[in-house]
Amino acid sequence: MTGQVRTVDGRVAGRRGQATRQKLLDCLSEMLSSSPYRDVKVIDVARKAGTSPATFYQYFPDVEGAVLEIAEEMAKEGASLTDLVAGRSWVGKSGWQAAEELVDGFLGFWRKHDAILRVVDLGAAEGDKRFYKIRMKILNAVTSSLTDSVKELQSKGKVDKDVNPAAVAGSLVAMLAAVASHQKGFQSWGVKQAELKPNLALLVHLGITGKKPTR
Amino acid sequence: MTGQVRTVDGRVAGRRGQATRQKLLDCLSEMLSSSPYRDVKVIDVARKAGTSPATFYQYFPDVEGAVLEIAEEMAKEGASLTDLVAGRSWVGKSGWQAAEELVDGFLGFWRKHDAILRVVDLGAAEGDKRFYKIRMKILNAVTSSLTDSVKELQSKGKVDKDVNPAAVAGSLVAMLAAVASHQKGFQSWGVKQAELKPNLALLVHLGITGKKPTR
DNA sequence: CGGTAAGCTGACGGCATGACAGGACAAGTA
DNA sequence: TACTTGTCCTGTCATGCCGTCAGCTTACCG
Repeated sequence: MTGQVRTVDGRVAGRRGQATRQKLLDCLSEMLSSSPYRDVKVIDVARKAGTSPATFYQYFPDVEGAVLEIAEEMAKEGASLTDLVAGRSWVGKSGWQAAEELVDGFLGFWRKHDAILRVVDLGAAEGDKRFYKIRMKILNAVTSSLTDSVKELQSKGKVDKDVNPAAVAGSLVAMLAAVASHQKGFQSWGVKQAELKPNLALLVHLGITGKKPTR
Repeated sequence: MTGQVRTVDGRVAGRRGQATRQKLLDCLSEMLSSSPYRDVKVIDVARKAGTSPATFYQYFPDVEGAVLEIAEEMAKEGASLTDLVAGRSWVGKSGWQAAEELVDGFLGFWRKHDAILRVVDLGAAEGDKRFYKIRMKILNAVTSSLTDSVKELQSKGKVDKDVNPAAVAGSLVAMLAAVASHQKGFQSWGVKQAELKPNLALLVHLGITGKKPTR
């Protein structure tokens, strides 16, 4: 099932090969953090990894292919984001706590993987289905859980009927992702890191429950 | 003040030159809509404009330089976004209307310029100050107006003291921008275009006033 | 020790880049 | 019309990256 790692020309990669492959991925990942996506060249990645461009092409069809690989790996890790929402109560003080922890966890994840997420975001916005799918996979982890939370509150009559749970959940998650991507931007509006989080949590709580939190 | 248009080597551009320059910008703009940013090549833009790569380099240092030009132009147009917020009342029914119109206007603008905005977003996220400034210029048009609205409500005691107006306004605007960039994404969650807008308006209204709208 | 498959690279044709000098062109002048 | 001037465009070239292949080296196994 977990198909072995293969080279572009179909050979199966052994220990050494996999190590080289991984090193290339690591170096690419590093380059994405330090230079614009548009300027990342195969030859630079290869040089950084102490190998030749030809070796790169043995393991990946092109830069984009390798980026997808990195993104895929990150998406796996992103599955754990579900835990930030699943099975939480949005009533009373625990509701506020849930909002705070969601914001905190989400921003942390986004910051950790900001370089690759930028590229995934771009690819998805440009309409590339592969990137789009990966982005979905990550956001879905949170969005669908949040959607369920809203639906539940709705069924108890605590949230208006005309609210579309998926639309609200999706919008809130998009907000978190966008703010995480541009955290620096807020500094120029005189908003500090520490101030940002509680305000985001407030917006999340308001969006999910329709009410101000009780702290 | 409005420094004349100049070529890379310092000559002033005449009528014909400006026309060629503009044609190159238009073609580049078109290419950005139809192919990934990373794959846009000078030679393709030049071919499309019926000219040669050398001509392109006479007017722009590189692709990025030309993209900045396009973005700058769009930013000017974006100044009018202020009208979507400035001088509006957020109380009662007019509050709901304000939220709806803001969402509508913002999404419209974003969709109209989606291709260039993608690139600006990427550049800003990568830390390029020039792109970052342009993004600020556009978002500031809305954010600062919204910030003022929140401050005003706050001074009247209608919004909690511990809310940071800039943080809330900035986050809501970031949400609008993100949702606009990934409108297609919502379809896979079963959310239709028409449903999205009122739910976004709801979130905006909740965020600004802290209360559910009266429709 | 010899066979086999994995792993790596030098080298090459092809194309984009970016710079330059010089030719084409429009517009004004005599 | 012929000449001049300054703008505008392109042919050409050196450079460097792309993507591929044949062929060499290394590791493993019987």
